[in-house]
Formats: sequence, structure tokens, C-alpha cells
Amino acid sequence: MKVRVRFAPSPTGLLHIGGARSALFNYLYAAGSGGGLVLRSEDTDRERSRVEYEESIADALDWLGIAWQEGLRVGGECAPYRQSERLEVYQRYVEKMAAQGYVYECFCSEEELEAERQELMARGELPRYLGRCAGLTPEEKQDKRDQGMIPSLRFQVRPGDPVVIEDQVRGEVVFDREGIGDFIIVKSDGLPTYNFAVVVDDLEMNITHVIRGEEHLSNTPRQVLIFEALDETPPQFAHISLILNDHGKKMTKRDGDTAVADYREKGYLPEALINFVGLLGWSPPGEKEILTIDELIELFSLERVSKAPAVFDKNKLDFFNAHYIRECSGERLAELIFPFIRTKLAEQEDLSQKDFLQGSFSGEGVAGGQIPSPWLIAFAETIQEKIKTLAEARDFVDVLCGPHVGDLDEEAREVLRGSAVGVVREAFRSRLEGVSELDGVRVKSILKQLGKDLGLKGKDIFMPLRVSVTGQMHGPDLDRVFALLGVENILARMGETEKYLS
RNA sequence: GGCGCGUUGGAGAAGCGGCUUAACUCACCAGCCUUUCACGCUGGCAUUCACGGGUUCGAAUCCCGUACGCGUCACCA
Repeated sequence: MKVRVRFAPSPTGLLHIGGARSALFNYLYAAGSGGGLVLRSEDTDRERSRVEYEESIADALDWLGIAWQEGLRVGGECAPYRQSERLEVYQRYVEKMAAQGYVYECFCSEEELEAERQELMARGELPRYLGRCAGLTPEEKQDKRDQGMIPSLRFQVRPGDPVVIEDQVRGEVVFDREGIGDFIIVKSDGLPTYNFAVVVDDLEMNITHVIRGEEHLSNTPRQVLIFEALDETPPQFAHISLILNDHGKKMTKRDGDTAVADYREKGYLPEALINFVGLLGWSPPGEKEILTIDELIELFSLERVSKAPAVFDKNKLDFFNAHYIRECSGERLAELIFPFIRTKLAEQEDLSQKDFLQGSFSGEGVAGGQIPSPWLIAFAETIQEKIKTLAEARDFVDVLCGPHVGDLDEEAREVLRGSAVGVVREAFRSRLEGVSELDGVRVKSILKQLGKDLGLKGKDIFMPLRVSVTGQMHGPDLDRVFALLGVENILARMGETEKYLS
């Protein structure tokens, strides 16, 4: 039988890291076994569901490179893929189960239910519904209706053997039927509850494997009971552990960046996020951890999914991101960086006419858009090894653009007070005379010759020049920096730092 | 509280009864490389696998108990 898995988020918020991992694991499993992935929207919560969220979730998956063959946006044989549009389907199943006597109307109010729960808890018993409305006579029901009460529908849990779940990750998990009270399958607003809708949809959509978060494990017996009442075989279950924050708690919005979109905005690459998230609760068989999505597909298996929860470690994410940034071609990095530095670049008044702003982007780029200018590519290559996120590129704009040096800190000023500084600067300046185009090779040879002529080595010649031109103690290789700035800017900046000389 | 799940270094983890005096990766520390910072390279970082019992010639690996953590007990998913 062909593997069919699904990712079924409820559109009540952005796609968060945990959801992304569930989607990823489903995707990897499907792709690795020649199966398919279905994207379904579980929007039965009328209050909280919103189409915008559904869109943003699909966008996030697209961006990550997690592709689904069926469902939202792409359609398919089992359409519709939005639960709110499948009400007739659920109705059919309600009737099927009602015919077997599994369904009854419940008129209990929220207050009554709460009171019952409290009482059971106080007695130290399992809070659950005791079936008060199960024995209502037709007259009593009519009476309640006449009073304007709208019933919900409950599933009757019958006594029997414990429910055994063969979980692909956790092994055999056993639940007692007595601990499960009759639960609601259709709310009084006519919409099915989660536990009912998943079962129907997984059945109708021929889902073979349900891979989802551990928080669903305790719900699984209810779902199995419904499968049983329907006389159907449940799919294989695989419950993956939770992702914890660094305090060991379940990651929630309050922990700050939990949405995939947050990371995209901060300048993380999709391949870095995929690599990182893929290693959360799963480990590859070999020693290699830097893995592309295709390699993950190749290596992924449920057997290697960990039972223990995983802590989200931003350090490691940063490591992956820095790695993938370093792997980019200059052209792609330039394209990726552009949106992050666009406004900053625009502030550089004297550079605004340079081609990297608009004119640079014409023709076909690697990402299918436009081609970045040679300058932008050089800029990208210059900072490539310095940044962990794309957003950090912003910090380099002022340093590598324009005729102005920012304020120098005390350490930098100290460097310029050195005795040989004036000589080095003058020698450098004179060598720049008559030079119109600077490139890395040219800069290198100028600096080399300079050192030779003055009889100075390394630090003594490079630090004064670095500080004179960039105002900084650290930064990318000087030859690249100078080539990027150009003669005019270098001279202008040296003029500005003149005042710091002793 | 009931039920369920988990517990190997700061983090991700490998380990599936002897090959483990516990791989690998991130972080951290030291050294090397280098015109700075980074990158890269080399080395260091758990005598010990939550704790206590037991089984066994032998246990991180199997069993039991305890502790701790997490999840779940909704007309939310």
C-alpha cells in the first residue's frame, strides 16, 4: 500500500517551529517511501480560525521547501481540504455511528459540566463525563429543545478491553477505557470536534501514517475508539516528542521567536532551518550533520526518532545558518542580502545613483528575479564569512559604503596616535594618486610595496590604515574593503580621521 | 490528582548486554594559521549514563521502585 501522510494544522496562528518539524517529518517520510503528503486545514474552531493564517502557513511551507502533492492550494481527489467545508461528510459518519447506537445528544450546560468535573477532581477521580444525558427519553429531549436548548453530540464509550496503540516511536501504549468519558464529536454549532474530524478525514483521505506531536498521544485512544465504531482500521501512529525552550518548557509564543516567519525575517536561510529542525528529535545514522533536504529524505526513518523531548538551541541554528551563508555563491548571497540592506543603502546619499539600487536588478538572477550588480556581489562576498544571519549585513553598510567614517572608540583612537601612523598614511595616500580603479589584487600589491618601502611589517601598517579608513579595529580583509570603497571614498575618509593624529 | 510519556556532558545526540577507560555536532576553553576579526585546523571539555535496588560472569543498555520534568484530562486543535 502506498504511503500517504498528512500535515493538518489548525489555522489559528503562524506556522511555528514545532509545526514545521511535524510537517518536515511527514514530508521526509513520504518522500523517502515514494508516498504523498496531504495538506489539510483543521479549521473547526470558528472563533480562532482565519484564512490569513492558512495562507501564511502554506507560504511558510513553500519557503521551507516542504512540498505537498495534495490538499490546500493544489487540490486533489479528496477535496475539499478545509474541514469547515466538509460538514456533509462528517454528517454521513455521524449517521453511520448513530445507527449503531454510538451517538447521543447532550444538553448539559457548560456550568453543569464544570461542576461535575470539579466534583470528580475533589473526590480524586478522573474528571470525565459520566453520561448524564445518555439515558434521556424522547420526551425529555423534546422538552429541552422547546426550552431553546441546542444539543451537542456525544460518542458513547463502551466497556471493553484496554485500547492499545502501536506507536511507531513510543512502542505499545495502553489506555484504559474507563478513563475515557463519553466525548463530544459534534459541537452545538454543528461543527465536528477535532477528535472526530481527524478520524473521518484520515479515513476518507486514505492516510496510512499519522505523524504528529506528542501532545496528541493522549487523544489517540478516543480516535481509535471511533475507528472501531466505524469498523475501520486506524492508520499507523507516530508521536514525536515536543520541542522545549531553553527552560525545558514547551515552546510557546511567549518565548519570542517561535514562528518560521520570525526566522525568515531575521535572515535565516530555509536550508539552515530545515537542517536544524530535522535534527531536533531525530538523528542521522552517520556522523554527518550538515544535510540537505534531499539527504534528509534519504536518511530519515521513524526508528531513529527520539522519544525524549528536544531543546531548541539557537546556537546551533546560528551555526547552520552561518554555514549555509558561507556556502552561497556571491550572486545568490547578494540577492538574499538585498532586501535586508535596501533601506540602509538608500541612506547613502552619494551612492544612491550607483547601480546596485535599481538599475542593478535587471535580467535573470539565480533566484529567478534580477541580477545583482557587481558591486553588490563584491559586498556580499566581503561580508560572507562575517555574518551569521542575513540581517547582520546591515551592520556593514556604513562601514563599507560612502565617504564617511563613524565615531572612533578609544581603542581605535589609540591606534591613530601611534608614531608611524602619519608616515604610513602619507605613503599610502601618495600611492593612491593617479589610481582610478581599485581591485583586490591592486590593493594587495600597493600595500605590499608600501610595507617594503617603509620597512614596516604586518600590524604596523595595516592597523593604522584600517582604522583611518573604516574607523574600526576589526573587519573584513583590507584589500576587499579598499576595493569596495574606491579611491575617492578612501581619501575622503582619511581626511575625516586626520584630526585623530597626534 | 488520574492517565500517558520521558530522563546519557551547557545543548542536540550515538549507544540496542561484553568491541565504550561513552561516537559525532553545536557551544565553551587552549594552541596553530593570519595584516585585524572571522573562517579553517589541532587539542581539551561525562572515570560516567537522574537516583536506589535487582537480574547477569558482565548493564548506559534488561526488570522493579523513587525522584524530577513534560504532555493530557475542553462544545481548542
